[in-house]
Amino acid sequence: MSWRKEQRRAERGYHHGNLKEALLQAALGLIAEKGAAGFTFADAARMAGVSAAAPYRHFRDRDELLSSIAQRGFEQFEARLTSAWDDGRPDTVTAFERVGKAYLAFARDEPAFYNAMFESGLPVDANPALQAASERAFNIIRAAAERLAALAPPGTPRPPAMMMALHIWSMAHGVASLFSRGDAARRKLPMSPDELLEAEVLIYLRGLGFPTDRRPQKKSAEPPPVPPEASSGSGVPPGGPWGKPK
Amino acid sequence: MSWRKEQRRAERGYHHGNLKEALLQAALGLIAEKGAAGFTFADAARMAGVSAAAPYRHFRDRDELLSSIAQRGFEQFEARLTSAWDDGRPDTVTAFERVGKAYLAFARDEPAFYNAMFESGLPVDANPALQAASERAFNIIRAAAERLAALAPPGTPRPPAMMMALHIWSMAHGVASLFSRGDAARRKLPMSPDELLEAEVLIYLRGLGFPTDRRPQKKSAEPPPVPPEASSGSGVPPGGPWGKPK
DNA sequence: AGCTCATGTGAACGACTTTTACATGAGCCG
DNA sequence: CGGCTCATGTAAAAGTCGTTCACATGAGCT
Repeated sequence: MSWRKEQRRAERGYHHGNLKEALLQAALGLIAEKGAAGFTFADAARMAGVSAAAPYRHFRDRDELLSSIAQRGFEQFEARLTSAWDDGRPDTVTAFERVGKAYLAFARDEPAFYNAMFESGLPVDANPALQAASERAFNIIRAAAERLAALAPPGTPRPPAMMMALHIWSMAHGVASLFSRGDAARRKLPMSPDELLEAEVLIYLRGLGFPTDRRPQKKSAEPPPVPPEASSGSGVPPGGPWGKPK
Repeated sequence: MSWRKEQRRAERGYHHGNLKEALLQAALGLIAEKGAAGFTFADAARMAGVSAAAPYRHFRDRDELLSSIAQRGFEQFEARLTSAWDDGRPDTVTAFERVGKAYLAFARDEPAFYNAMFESGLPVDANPALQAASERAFNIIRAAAERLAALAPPGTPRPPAMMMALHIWSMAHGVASLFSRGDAARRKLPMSPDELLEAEVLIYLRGLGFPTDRRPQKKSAEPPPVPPEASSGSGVPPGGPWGKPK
């Protein structure tokens, strides 16, 4: 039954017209199904209804397709983090945690992108555009950390924002990689990955001396009035950041 | 020049004698070089001086070889964590951090194992033995967290040990994955991965109310004498957990 | 109408995975 | 010691991929 290919071609003519995009979409689907390792250039071509050689008109090789996807992934990632951060509204801590949740949500909702970005084993510094995209995404976390660091309670040494950003990133990435994806999520947890990360971040922030019982701060002037309980020990949410056993 | 194979065979006879082990070693080397994705069954066979079909006498397929390596990796991992934990000597917090360092050290010293264990994309629950080995390794962290939780300062709600273990694991894994390996380590950091993780854990523990200025505790009876500054805010090490900018 | 160049095709090469039928020889049994 | 057997190895073959090359097609410009 090789009339299928003829059929396809009859429908769309000799030239595909939008092969590059079609290949990206096909690859995305395949990676979601079988992982970046299992994804095959030939399969993507087949799925787009073209010969195995056609993709080479649009990508130097399989790796370039993969890294294109990773790049696109970082762009969407950045967009989602940006939107989650929402410039620190309604208050910095709340927004900060929303960023953490967005990280997990992305890993969950876009397994193909996440896979290509973090688990495909392709060298980040191979493609400068890829590296730049990754950099921009991280800068969201960094900017958020910067704002948070500026809020550090007086009396304690101010934590380096870069360090905070790296810490938060590692937490989110660790939770996402270990517990929030595919089969690794099979490990039975006492709480959801989201809750796990939220508690982790809250405890961490408390360790830095931040008040972690979130209450809407005045959105007009954020830095100025640091709540009085900032440097005291009373900022503990009832029941601790891990909440009550439900 | 195909006399090489004949040569090899002349040296060792028709039967290899220890092929399984030789294949595991060869694979380990190849994975270290080119990653689990780039590693090839045929290459391992070649390296062991046997035909491409020979490995199938010892492993059902490529994946089984990979998962054997992962399993062996988890065993060594467990051994190193156990030794680092050293049953909580000289004091729980110190030992706990040593475990974190051991995690990073393993990722650094045994990239092939680490790769097979965490980055090869093979389903953890495929092989029950693999799953068990992974479980045992995690249990070290869990046991350590248990001991640490028991030390929680009075007056604050006691954190669930399981949660702590998962948090620590995710931190260590996040730092290792993002910053402590191969090319991803290319990202220029303000501090070493070890320091990064140490600071992260210290801040986290402080967030839980633990005293984090380590001083040798009496090794005889550990739980009893919680230092007085446990629940106050004065447990901040000079300069904070991130130390002084050197 | 005709040219040109981007885009797609088919065939071919070498490498890899896996299966199959056959070869070898180590260890046991009489 | 002679012979049997079975674990272990080999060669060959089929099927898949990645990748390249010479060639085909037709969209868009002149």
